[in-house]
Amino acid sequence: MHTLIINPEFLFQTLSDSTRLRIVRLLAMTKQEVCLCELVDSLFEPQYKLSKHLKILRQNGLISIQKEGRWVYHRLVTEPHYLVTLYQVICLLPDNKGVYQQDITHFEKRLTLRENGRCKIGIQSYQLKTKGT
Amino acid sequence: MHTLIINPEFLFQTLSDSTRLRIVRLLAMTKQEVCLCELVDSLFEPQYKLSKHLKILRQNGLISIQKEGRWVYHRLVTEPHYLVTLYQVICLLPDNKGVYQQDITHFEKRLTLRENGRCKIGIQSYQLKTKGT
DNA sequence: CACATAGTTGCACTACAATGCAACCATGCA
DNA sequence: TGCATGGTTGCATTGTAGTGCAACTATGTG
Repeated sequence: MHTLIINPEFLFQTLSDSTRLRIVRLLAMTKQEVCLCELVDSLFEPQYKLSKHLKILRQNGLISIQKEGRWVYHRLVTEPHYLVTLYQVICLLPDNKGVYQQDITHFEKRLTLRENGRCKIGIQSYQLKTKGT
Repeated sequence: MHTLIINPEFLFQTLSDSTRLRIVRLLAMTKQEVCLCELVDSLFEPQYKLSKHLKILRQNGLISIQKEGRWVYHRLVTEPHYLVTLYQVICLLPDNKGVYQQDITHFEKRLTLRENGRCKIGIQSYQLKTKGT
């Protein structure tokens, strides 16, 4: 599952979901890669929900993955290059309710739990493993 | 109905429809304003359909209108400025089936029918006034 | 091998958005 | 004032996408 051909019909459709936009903005702002459990602890959304959205982002060529043991790291795809411009636009979008900033704050706190830059633990908010907020 | 506050949740939702993307791309590429009848003759989609999509684009702050007699001219909104960057990205998107280029070709031909830069005629493909392709 | 843990997925349900039709409004002109 | 014309909109229908649950796979460890 490498870089896919971007279909313009699907590019904006992919970004039209608020949860996926939160994921993309988080990755764009922090220039980080993220595993699912870190994402759950940052966005406070149930694991299966984020997993499905990550799959859609991957299928539409916006993120690529790298498996490391039980962990799967997700990062933004930067080719074609107009995607980078698009990420810049996303970072400029108004953060009406401060949700994007909250996500970043949670994520940065969660990043301190890594060892040698790798995630070694699972979901910390255990009620989110299968249940929603 | 002036410049509206862009809601990031709705911005990409607005662009996630292929017809609306064709409209925005046409306006972005040609840097023109367009009335509904010209749009019908360029995209070959029924009048009511394009009218509804234009309304959605307007309600979500992507286009503004100017009424002149029976004609209503639509143009892209350029504030906030990241919208301009977004239009540039849209112009870079692959034109998989040549649809965008076709729209432009039809539109430029249609533009030659203007008098003093203003549209003076209605829909030329009359089967499109109410019926689809 | 048994078990814990990180992540995935099929199914049912629900909500919303695009479409088509037909009726409508708005403007200009004889 | 009546009619043609440019454009709008309410309603019913349909398709699809997000969600939640529960069962599942995959990897690592005692």
